[in-house]
Amino acid sequence: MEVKGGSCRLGLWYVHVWSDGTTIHRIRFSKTGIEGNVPEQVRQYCAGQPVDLTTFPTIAISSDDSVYGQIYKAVREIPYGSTATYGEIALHIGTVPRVVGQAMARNPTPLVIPCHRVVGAKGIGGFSPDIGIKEMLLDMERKTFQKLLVAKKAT
DNA sequence: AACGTACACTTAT
DNA sequence: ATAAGTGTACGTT
Repeated sequence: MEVKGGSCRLGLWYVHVWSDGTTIHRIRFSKTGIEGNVPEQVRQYCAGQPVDLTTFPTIAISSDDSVYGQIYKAVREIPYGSTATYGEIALHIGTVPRVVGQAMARNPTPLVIPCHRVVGAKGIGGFSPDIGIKEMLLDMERKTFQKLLVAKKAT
């Protein structure tokens, strides 16, 4: 399988996505774009639509049932528009919050594994390369989620 | 109420 | 081998 890269805009940043057409291999954030396309759903998500990227196949999940693998699975259960804390995830699979933080830091495919929805018990937590991305994503999801509710109520 | 520390796991040095 | 990294709960001061 051939892994191809591409990028799309996300606010002030670009999202670089490497995919073989079905499975996402790597996602990272950069201030510069690169040539190439990204999967349709990812582009929609970046455009602010409530797309659920957590069903996307990713190398982060399929590979193993290690602690990191379990953490990534648990994090994928967090619904669009809501959050969980490092401690909650840790408790869920029987480890400590620090390991969860480390797993998030090493997350090969952000967005597909929604690590931005994992926050600290007393604050937002961390995010590389820029905490502003996490804030923006959470803010965007909150707003989009609200719009969904309003639209639903109106029917 | 602020401070220090133990805790658990993986990757990179 | 070992250090260090998106944290948190709990004991001590």
